[in-house]
Amino acid sequence: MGIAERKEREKEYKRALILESAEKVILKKGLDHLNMDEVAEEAEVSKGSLYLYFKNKNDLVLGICHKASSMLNNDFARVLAKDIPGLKMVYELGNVFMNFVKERPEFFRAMKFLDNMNVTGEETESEYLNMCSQNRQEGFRVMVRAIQIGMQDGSIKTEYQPEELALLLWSTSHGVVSIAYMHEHNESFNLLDRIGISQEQMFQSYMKIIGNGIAKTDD
Amino acid sequence: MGIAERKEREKEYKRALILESAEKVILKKGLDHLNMDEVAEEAEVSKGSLYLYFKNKNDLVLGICHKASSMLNNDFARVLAKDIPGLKMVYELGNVFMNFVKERPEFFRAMKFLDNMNVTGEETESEYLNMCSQNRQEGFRVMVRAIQIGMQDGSIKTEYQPEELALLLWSTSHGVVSIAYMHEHNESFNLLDRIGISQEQMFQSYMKIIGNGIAKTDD
DNA sequence: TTCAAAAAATGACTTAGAGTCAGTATGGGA
DNA sequence: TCCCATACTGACTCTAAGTCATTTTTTGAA
Repeated sequence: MGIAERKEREKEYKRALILESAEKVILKKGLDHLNMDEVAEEAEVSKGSLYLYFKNKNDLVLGICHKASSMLNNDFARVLAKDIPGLKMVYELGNVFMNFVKERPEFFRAMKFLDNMNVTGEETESEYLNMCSQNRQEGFRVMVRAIQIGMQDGSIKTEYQPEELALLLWSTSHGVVSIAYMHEHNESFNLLDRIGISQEQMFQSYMKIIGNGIAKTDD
Repeated sequence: MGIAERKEREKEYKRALILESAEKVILKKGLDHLNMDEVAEEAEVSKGSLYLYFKNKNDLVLGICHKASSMLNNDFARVLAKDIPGLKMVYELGNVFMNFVKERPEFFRAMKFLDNMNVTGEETESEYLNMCSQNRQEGFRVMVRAIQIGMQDGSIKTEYQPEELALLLWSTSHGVVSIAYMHEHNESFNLLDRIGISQEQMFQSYMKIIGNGIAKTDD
């Protein structure tokens, strides 16, 4: 009785198709101008059908956010698989994050959407919301893992808890790449230009200061 | 011929009144559920009138954002006026920022609105947008100033450019307080709970690591 | 005080876009 | 071939932003 499974597969396939269409619309018009009618048209599907596959627009965007965080996590995983010192891994994770923001700004934006939405009290219930949280969790664990590796191989100080340190790197790097994103995509943000520091310089100094803060010094 | 000036004053007064009404609605319903009809009702003014004082809803929210950043800048200025070492000022600026987010979350949210909006290419033209940028700039200058003071009084390392350091503190602290905000106001964000680190602990470690990074060591 | 022109204010209307649902089409099983 | 369940449709409703022809108020000159 493979029918139920086939149906299930087809449903997943169509969901993916709709997500791809949404992606196209987003890349064409930007997340802010995403609208369901256009997604329906792009996916060659009726508007009503969208709502068979996604609870609402939020849910659809969370679908994109999930894709985005999965991509980022993939990149992260690749760093973790390398045979390099933990400290080096931390650097590379930072680079990967920064590149992600530069190469796939609309996906980063979708991830920010997750951060900004769902202020306590809304009806939540979204499959994708959980998957997104899951992915965030997973990305964070990678950071923790890299730090643990660094502590074991002696490249990172052991005076902090790995989770504590990971949390700081996580949150501060978020801040830094957000600024970089704004610098590129928000006309009204011109701080970097005014003080004459480039995005790259900013990121370099960040990495350097982080390095100073967490690297084990030979004593 | 004081009529023009009187009109101008009245106009400003009414604008302020509308902003206060918007504020009330926001505090009652949250920024996401702000709507123009309700603001009009609260301000005892017709909907059409709102658009005589604000170009559009965005502009109104930017008005709130401007108020928010002005309040924050005020708090900042008070720190700068103290007779304490620059390093201490930097700490206190951090505390002030964190408190602001905790005490006035909806205002912080309005400030984030500025960060997230206006992705390049929109019709910009808003008085308030410029004023908000201005305020951001000003807040940043306070940070630079505190660092310069610290460099002069010997409490902060002189190996970085003040602007460079200010930029890092600015961006990383943004990241950290954003996480704190999410922890409080975004149900789907449960990272802190999972790893068992409180907002306060996170902020303490952040301050500590910053301190280690920038404090001048007696050598 | 009167009145016409200018300025300010109004709220019914238009528009955009999310979300719904009664009705239609399709495909599997008897 | 027919029936039922499931998938799909698009015209419709609803909400909220934004507009504008009309009305009200204010101003200043006669």
